[in-house]
Amino acid sequence: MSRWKPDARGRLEKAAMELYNDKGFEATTVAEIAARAEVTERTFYRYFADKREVLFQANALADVLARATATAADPLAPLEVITHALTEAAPVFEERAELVRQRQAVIAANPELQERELAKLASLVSILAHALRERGLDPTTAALAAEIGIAAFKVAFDRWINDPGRHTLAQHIRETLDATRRLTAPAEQAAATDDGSLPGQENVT
Amino acid sequence: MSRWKPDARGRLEKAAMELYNDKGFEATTVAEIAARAEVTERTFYRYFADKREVLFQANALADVLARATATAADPLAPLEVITHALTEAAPVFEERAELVRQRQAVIAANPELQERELAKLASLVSILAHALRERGLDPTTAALAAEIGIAAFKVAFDRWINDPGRHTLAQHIRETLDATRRLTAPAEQAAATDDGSLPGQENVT
DNA sequence: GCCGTGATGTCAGTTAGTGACATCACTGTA
DNA sequence: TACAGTGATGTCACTAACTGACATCACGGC
Repeated sequence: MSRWKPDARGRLEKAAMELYNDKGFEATTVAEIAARAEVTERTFYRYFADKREVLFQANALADVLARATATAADPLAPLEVITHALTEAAPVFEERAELVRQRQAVIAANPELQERELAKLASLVSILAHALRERGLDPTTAALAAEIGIAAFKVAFDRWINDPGRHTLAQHIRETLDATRRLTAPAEQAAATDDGSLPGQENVT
Repeated sequence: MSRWKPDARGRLEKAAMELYNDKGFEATTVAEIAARAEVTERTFYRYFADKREVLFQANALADVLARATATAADPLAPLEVITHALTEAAPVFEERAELVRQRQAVIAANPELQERELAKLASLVSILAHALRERGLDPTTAALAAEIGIAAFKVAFDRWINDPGRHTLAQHIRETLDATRRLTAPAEQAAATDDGSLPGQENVT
């Protein structure tokens, strides 16, 4: 017989998610997670750098963003490239909507986890900026476009998570990027035109 | 005689800064900081929530941003308000340039500190967004403008810190916001207003 | 049938962070 | 002057996150 049950990592992830959901992140100890997964605490730390990292491991997003940025049609304005990349990335979330929402609820309940999430988003900024530089953008423009792209993504994602109308994430991304373009419109337009504001926004914490 | 030397907090800040600079953040223990400041570890934690927080306490920035956003001229496009607010905030850094650079070097050397810094920036986003809502912007536009504002600030700040030419932070902010306008403007305009100040691939269809 | 390897366990430690309670110069007040 | 209350600090004991070093032993190759 094999010495240990297979997929220790999977069991740890599952156990952690359940416990974080159940009693909150702070209140669960690594010892508990390990016990539920039937491994030792030490094994937990072999798979995850720290208690938070369990929630941030499976990150296909970086790859998708990098790839989509690299393969976007060649002569395209930076913001169009971003639009393309983020749109490509949307399915990553939409395919596991329920899981994503659950995970986000856990994160929203804990400042330490929010910090880690911000760090992950910052690393996405780096990746995006790098990919944009590869496309020939100068470093500053690349950095700026990447920051703005992820900023727009944050807003779109937030709207998606809290959207009672259950619109597509892709749709929120499109709308948010349109709003981004409109932000620089002359004062008269910005103030006067009502189609300048996005439909269906009711919530911000 | 008074029971304790005055300004424990100040001594702790100073001790922490020196040690972080000297041996790095990770390698210094709270016990060492406390010892150097001639207080106990417990006292450290009475002043600072955790080992990182020493570096992030004195934050006049939030106030300045909120105030400047609130008092900006009334009928102004969101991005103009942001421009005004960030420009007002610049002196906060410029007045203590050397200290700021030193602090930033410490932060740059440690991921945990970078996380905390991102969290602080995120709280600035909240504050900015709130102030913009107070000005009558709808929540989504406010959130987006705030995100973009802070994103631009990050880039400008980074450029300032690493600027061998020692330009003003205010100047970097202005340039970065101009670049932002160019990035987010409709494609035709982007091409038309391209004065070539940021070289690179700019072909737009 | 032996050998190396990799995933896991065991153990002993360091350090961050917290709660509960003690101390005692200072301040105001009778 | 005496005395009570307060607030900043100290003391102590504890939990839990993380780490390094070394042990174990099924499995797969040779």
